[in-house]
Amino acid sequence: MTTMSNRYQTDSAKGRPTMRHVAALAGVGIKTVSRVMNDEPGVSEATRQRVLGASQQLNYQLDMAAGSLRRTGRQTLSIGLLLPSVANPFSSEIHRAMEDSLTARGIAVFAASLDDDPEREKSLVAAFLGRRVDGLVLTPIARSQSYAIPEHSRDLPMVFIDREPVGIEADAVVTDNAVGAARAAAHLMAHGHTKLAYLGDRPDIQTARERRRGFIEELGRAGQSTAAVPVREGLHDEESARLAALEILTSENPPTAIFSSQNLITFGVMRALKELGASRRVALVGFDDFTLADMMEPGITVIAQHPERIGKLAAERLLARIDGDSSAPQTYVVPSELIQRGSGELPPPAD
Amino acid sequence: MTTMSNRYQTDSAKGRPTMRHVAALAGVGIKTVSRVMNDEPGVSEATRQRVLGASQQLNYQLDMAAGSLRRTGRQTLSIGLLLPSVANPFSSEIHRAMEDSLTARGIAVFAASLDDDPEREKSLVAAFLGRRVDGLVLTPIARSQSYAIPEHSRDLPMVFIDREPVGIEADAVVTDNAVGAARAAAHLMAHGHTKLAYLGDRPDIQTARERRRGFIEELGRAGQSTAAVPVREGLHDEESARLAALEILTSENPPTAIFSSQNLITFGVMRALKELGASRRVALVGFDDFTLADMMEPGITVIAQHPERIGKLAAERLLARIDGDSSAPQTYVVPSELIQRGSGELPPPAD
DNA sequence: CCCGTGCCTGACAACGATGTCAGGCATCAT
DNA sequence: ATGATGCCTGACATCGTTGTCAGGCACGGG
Repeated sequence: MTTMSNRYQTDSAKGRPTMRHVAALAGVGIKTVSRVMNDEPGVSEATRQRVLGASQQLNYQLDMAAGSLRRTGRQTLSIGLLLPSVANPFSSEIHRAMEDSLTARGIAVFAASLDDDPEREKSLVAAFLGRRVDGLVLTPIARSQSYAIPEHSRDLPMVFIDREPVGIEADAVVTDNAVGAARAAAHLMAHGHTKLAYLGDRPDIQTARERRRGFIEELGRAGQSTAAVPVREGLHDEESARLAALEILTSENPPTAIFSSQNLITFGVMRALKELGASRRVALVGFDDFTLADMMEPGITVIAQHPERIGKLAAERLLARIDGDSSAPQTYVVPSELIQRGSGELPPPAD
Repeated sequence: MTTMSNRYQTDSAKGRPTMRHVAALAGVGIKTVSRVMNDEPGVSEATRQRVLGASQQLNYQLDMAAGSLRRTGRQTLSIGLLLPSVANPFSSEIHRAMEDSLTARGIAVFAASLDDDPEREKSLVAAFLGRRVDGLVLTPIARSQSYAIPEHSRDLPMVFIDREPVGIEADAVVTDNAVGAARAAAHLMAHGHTKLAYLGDRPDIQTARERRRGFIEELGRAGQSTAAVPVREGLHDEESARLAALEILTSENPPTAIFSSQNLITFGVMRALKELGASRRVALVGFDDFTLADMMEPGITVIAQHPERIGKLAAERLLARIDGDSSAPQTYVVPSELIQRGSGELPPPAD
């Protein structure tokens, strides 16, 4: 049994033990317990062992919240991550990559889904601020992020991912959307296509606009009349994309190649092609890679983004800011990659 | 301009404003600010407006951590969620469903990945406890969860998902693994198969064991000699599953139907079948549904789990415990569902 | 006119920890 | 022996907030 002291009151009722309980059991002062728990120097080995013993006996666990209240620097070792949805594969890979960099530093991650709702963005940011996170990583949805200016200028590190913020100057990590879309256009034209179509997401989404711009501009560079290109936008799910694709493919002068600007749209197009038995006749390049793309018939050629690199880079930037980096905010671009799997290399019909 | 009082020192330096700053600006006591921020009664409308004005002018935000330090009940309105990986689609759908139930109550979610590492399980639990989460939801990996007994008996709500815990009595939400696997076996036999094979994950994983048991027992019930069934276990990724499938399918007396106990294994088997050109000759039922399963040739028949129901139920149980439910811990079973898509309905070769 | 009754309001202690600082005790050089 | 020098150690104030409690004020009944 360890020495017992009555310096502190320690009704060992039921609640969680505090430093006072440990101190009492070990027969030392509370500050000494603090020193031991935080691995601070200046404690004799004998005392250290006594404290460690007592803390284990009581199953004591340091209260980080209380600690960071007083601690200089006042870090909570937690950050907030706002994604379109934690269940979205692209988002969750970013999440994973960030987690790997952050847990190495003992930082925990609050994750939340935005669901394209600007109000949710604001209220979730507020919720995380109330929890005094050390930093924020978010995919901006709201028209402007100026609401966050006060916090950001109070030195709260913020990194935007996937899309650049509006109305605030902060770091951002994005894919080269326009370049990737242009590469898709060039690839299809290199395989002989002249009648291309573009199926895209809602144009109020920055990345969708960029992809469209890149695609159209590349056609222009190649001397195509960009006015004649069938462009269908505002597609936000698989079903609307399927219908749009069916309509275009059964029109009078159907395209011989399709570029779809996003995962779900690609799926919709794939379904339409399958229904029409045209999977091997109409070329397809989709933005975003996906599981089993190589197992389709034919394999689906895609412009792959690199969520793991985006996540890693975002985490690095955030940590740098947390560590005091105060250089000018910057946008980091992660290159996309064309992966050939068959659907994008189909030639136009001989006709 | 609002009344100014010098009751408190308010070097409006740079840091975040506190209640004292708001109180000073509004010319009221700090406790009154607290009352307003927490929507407590007993504040005149005039005072309320003054405080609200001051708090907005300063961009004041309540510090939840400091608050819950003193507040009776001491809730942090945050919980910890430990998943195999946040990037795993099954896990992330559970995550999403839980989030929906929890944010409605203003509860934020710490999410983390375990990567099958028992040590990580323990250290992440500790990390979350140090942040004083109001509850914990986790997929157990370690051989036993008895390390959590002290906390659990201190009334920390805990709900285990996907697998039942060992060495501790706590709520759990799981899929009917054995029943689902049995259903797969029955389905294949109903379609005339007598030579079935089982490809499964590492047997130290509870769900893998259950699925195997259910599958084998069903064969036994049907009068099959269960000893002769090819069983390949310890497959934990796509590649090892592909190799195992190739080996079994090219053996002397190959099975006419395969049951794969998990997502990645199903993918491996699909690849092997494709390589052998046997996709339409060998029947396949996989545990776990996946995106585009219906777009394969043939569509893949699966035993689908319902992650969204698991997540919702787990969140409900956790909230009930947080609200004081102290009934005996219980295991909740969420039924799986057989989804026919073609691969599981292929008949055995006429031979 | 006095006192009880509400309604608002703020001073103060406390939550669990850490920063500061001073004190106790050996050790060591003078 | 004496003072200087370190090494350990703990008392105390403090972080930002909430619970407690007492005080001030207006109002109404006796």
